[in-house]
Amino acid sequence: MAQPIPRNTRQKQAIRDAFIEADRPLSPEEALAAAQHHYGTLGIATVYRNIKSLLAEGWLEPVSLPGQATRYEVAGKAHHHHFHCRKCGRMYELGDCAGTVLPRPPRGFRVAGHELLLYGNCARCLNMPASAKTRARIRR
Amino acid sequence: MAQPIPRNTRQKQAIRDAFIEADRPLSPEEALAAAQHHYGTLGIATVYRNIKSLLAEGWLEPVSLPGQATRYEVAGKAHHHHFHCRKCGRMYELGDCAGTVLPRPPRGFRVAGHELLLYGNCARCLNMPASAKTRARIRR
DNA sequence: ATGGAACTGAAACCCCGTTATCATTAACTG
DNA sequence: CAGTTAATGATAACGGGGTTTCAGTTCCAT
Repeated sequence: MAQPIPRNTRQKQAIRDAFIEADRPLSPEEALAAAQHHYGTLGIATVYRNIKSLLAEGWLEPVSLPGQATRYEVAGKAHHHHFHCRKCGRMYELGDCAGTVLPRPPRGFRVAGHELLLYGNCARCLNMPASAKTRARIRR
Repeated sequence: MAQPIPRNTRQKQAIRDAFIEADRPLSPEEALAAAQHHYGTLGIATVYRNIKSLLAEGWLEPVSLPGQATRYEVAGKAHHHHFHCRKCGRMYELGDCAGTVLPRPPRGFRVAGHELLLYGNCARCLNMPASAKTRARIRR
């Protein structure tokens, strides 16, 4: 009945490091590529397993966007929004949300929160337009 | 080589009517339920097919928001945002976007557009809290 | 060092929204 | 009205994200 006693594996640490270094929301595939930097033989199943446990620990939190795999970022940051590059697919963090002015909801509605997504092209893509092949390669 | 000559079927009209009457973005499942009101034996495949052709005609446009299945609404409205009720799952339209102030992106980024989602509870749900069963039923 | 539990990697599997298949039905044309 | 053929409905197949399985590996308390 006792739950498993957690262990500190190199794989889990590689995944944590990947998120810390990226400093932007990563999809499981992106996290795999980045963490393989630290631990070459890492498998995708391990990434999913550890993302799940890092979510449960409250170390990661999900960032969902339309029509795309959910990304994850290190938890505990101030409320902020995201930018999605339509060329390379990367998700970036924007500065804090203060100063954003929201539309008013209809009478009688209760607003619990909001999500805002800007999209377009990131500086990186504007400087070095990437082919589909290149895009796959730079997804370190 | 000539492309098919389109026909006006009762089913397609029922689907159009569903979107017009709803006056809010509908998911394919919601559109099915609403259109079955007009045409009882309508099937889900027909809904998908007609949504696709209505998109191609420019009569519908997609509404994609983080963490939600894509919905569709009648095209041609002014740029606006949406409200998602976390109780009944309905998506509502908000007034136009003018006056909304957005965060600035990092230097060198090009913003092509934005999506904003408010969420919480709609007036309907605040007035008559619905059980899971009721929720399914009122999804006319 | 070592024994046992937790973890891993590879592949099979699952879920579910969407699309394709195909026999049947029903719009349109003449 | 009849003939042509686009559209439908039921269901199977697909695809992508995510999870489970299981034999083998590794962490770690002793």
